[in-house]
Amino acid sequence: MDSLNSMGELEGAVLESIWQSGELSTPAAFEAIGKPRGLAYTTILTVLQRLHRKGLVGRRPAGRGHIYFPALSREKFSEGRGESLASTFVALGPAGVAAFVEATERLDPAMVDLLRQRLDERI
Amino acid sequence: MDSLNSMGELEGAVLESIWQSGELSTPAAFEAIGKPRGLAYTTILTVLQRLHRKGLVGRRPAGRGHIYFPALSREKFSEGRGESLASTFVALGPAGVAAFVEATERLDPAMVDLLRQRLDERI
DNA sequence: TCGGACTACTACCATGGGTCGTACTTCACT
DNA sequence: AGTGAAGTACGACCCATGGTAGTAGTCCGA
Repeated sequence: MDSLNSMGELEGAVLESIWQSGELSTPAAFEAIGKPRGLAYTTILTVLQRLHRKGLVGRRPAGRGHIYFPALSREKFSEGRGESLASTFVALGPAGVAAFVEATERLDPAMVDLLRQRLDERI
Repeated sequence: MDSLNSMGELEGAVLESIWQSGELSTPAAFEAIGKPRGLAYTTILTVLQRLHRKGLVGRRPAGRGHIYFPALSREKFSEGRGESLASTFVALGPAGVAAFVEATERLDPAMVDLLRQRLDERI
């Protein structure tokens, strides 16, 4: 399941929205994401379908349409992302690690703390 | 310069080979990478050209062909990778960080040490 | 001079993501 | 019950990227 890496920006936004709401009908997803971005209803529908085909969300019939819901908890998903990130990380050299740490600190200092914490937990 | 992320496996192997050798003619690259993989000479040539178009390697005429050499030090490249990795990393939740640490340790324990080290350097 | 070998440009195919046209279904109103 | 408008889904198109190689041009040795 490498769908965790190969995900576009829009797909990510839709998935995020589904997590936040717990579940989402196609029209609701369109209202939440498509409308603000000026996208067509069908664009959101397709994204929803792709997410479903990738196994990232489930769906059940509701009325004449479907309702989509997470197939993976945000945690499970996050774990998968973390693992695949690790495989890239280990290919980095010393300079890369240094840049990684520096950039992480710049982008989100709290993440550095979190990282330290997890690192300390497994001496 | 987002070419740092969008690079295929073969491109990466060729780039790595160029770094190792300092510089490489097309035939030499073919011998080193194409031949062992059963690829056509032209396949390697194309990869070399794409690397050049992306600005990752330079080239100069030599005889009837070209010789390719790094346009970016391995360190600079690695830094770029580290930075772009960080931007993905900060989007991870706690569960993701935990999985990241765990997977990194499993894949290459030395990288965990290196990471700790860099982290400690910038208290 | 001429043919074979070498080298490069350009093209083809597959995949993935963004975007939507169009066809189908269903409900409300007459 | 008939019909049209609104809602919904499927399938298709386009573009970018990377793997792969066919083919055309060039140069050297016989």
